[in-house]
Order: sequence, then C-alpha cells, then structure tokens
Amino acid sequence: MTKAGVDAVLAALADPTRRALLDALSARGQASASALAGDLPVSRQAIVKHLAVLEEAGLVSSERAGREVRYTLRSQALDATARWMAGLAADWDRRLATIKRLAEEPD
Amino acid sequence: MTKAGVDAVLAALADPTRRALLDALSARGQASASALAGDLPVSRQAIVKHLAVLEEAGLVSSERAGREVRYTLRSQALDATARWMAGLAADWDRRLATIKRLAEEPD
DNA sequence: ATTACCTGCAACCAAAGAGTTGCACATAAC
DNA sequence: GTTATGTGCAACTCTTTGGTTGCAGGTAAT
Repeated sequence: MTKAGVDAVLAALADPTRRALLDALSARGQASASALAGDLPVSRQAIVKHLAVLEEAGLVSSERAGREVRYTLRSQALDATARWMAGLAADWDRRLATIKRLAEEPD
Repeated sequence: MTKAGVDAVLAALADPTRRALLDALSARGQASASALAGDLPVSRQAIVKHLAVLEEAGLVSSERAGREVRYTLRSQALDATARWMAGLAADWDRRLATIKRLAEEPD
C-alpha cells in the first residue's frame, strides 16, 4: 500500500461520524446515501461528503443503479492499513531493542 | 483496547506531521521536544502540542530528566489499533459473505 | 553570578473540515 | 402527467486545529 493510500485511510478513519457510517454500511451490506442518512443524526449531504472521503480512501465503492447510488464496503484498504500499522509497531520494537542493547553493552 | 483509545490513536495518526514526528522519534529512540524540533520544519511549540496529542493517545510516553523532557515511543497502542483494524476488516468480510450467500440462496 | 538552554503558558492567526440549507435535475411510482 | 424520491451542486456558518510568536521560569554550564 502506498504512503498516500495509508494517509487517506487514516484521515478517513479519524472521524467518528465516518466510522459510524462504515458501521451502518456494514449492517446493511449495501445502501444509498439517503438510506444511510436515516441511520445517523446528520443530513444526507453530510453523509454524501463522508462517503466521498471514504471512497477516495478506498474504503467503500459506489455503483449507480437507476436513480440511486449504492455504496459497498471494501475491506482490502482497511486490511492493508492494519498490516502497515502492525509493521510499524514491529519496526519500533526492533529499533528500541537495538538501542537498549547498545546502551547496556559494555564499551 | 477501548473505543476511546482507538479513537485517540486514529486521530493522532491522521496528521502527517505527527507521523513524521513518530518517525524522527523512532530514529532517535528517545528525544526532547527541542531536539525533535531540529528534525522537522515546524516550531518547538508545534512539536510540543503534537507530542501531547501522541501521549494522550498512548503512542509516546514522557519522562522528565533534569531540565529536559525525554519522549519515547510506545508500540502497544499502535499494535492494539492494528489488531482492531484487522478485526474490523475480517468482520466486514464475514458480513458481506453472509449477505452474498443469502442473496444467492434460492427462497 | 551570569549566561545559555529547555520547558510552560497564553494569545493570536489562518486554514481545514464538519455540518447546514436551498435549489435544480433526473428517475421511478401512481 | 403528476407526484414523490434520490441525487448533485453551491453557498454559507461554525468549530477545530495546526501553526506562530512572545514572554516568563527553571536548570544546567562557565
């Protein structure tokens, strides 16, 4: 996953309303912005903006069906970001262990 | 990891300057705000604020040493958040699979 | 004792972002 | 054809927040 991709996913997930939106979407499996607006205490327009951010980050995809647009979850981007994070944590541990070892080693 | 904890970590990681700060800190292993200010193109005060956010999220810890304050990385919070994300991705997959199965099943 | 360095607090600024309302347009339903 | 529903665009408000500068106080170094 690219640096920009991770950036976009993290920025998207930082907002609580957006996470609630993903939750609502995971319950429905697939839904339009208007339908989702019924699940959350914000206007449809706010939902639409959030969905645009989520789509930009690759966390959802949209598909037009007649007069409505159906949104679906995409787990890949989320999964990739989770791995990126786990890798970063491992990296920190590695570096810290090295520093600690050097500090304890007799010179 | 608590919901508030995940929230704090995601919000903290959303900012690119904060991620760069974590990077700089991982290179040094341990450093003061003033030292880190030399690594990034922002003022010491900005660094201090970012470190406060990171500490609140549990991503770094601080320790006073004489006149300076040394910051260190904490990988646990990051690791826990990575697991939370991986679990969420798995959850999405599970739900989507169920929905797909129900849709394909004859009624 | 004086100088240098790091931290802490506060006020302030500007940009980004979440949310709203209003209206126009398209597609389905009756 | 008329009505209802879903989307798209735009303007506008309010709050958050990343960043700054300035100054005071503490701790080390000379």
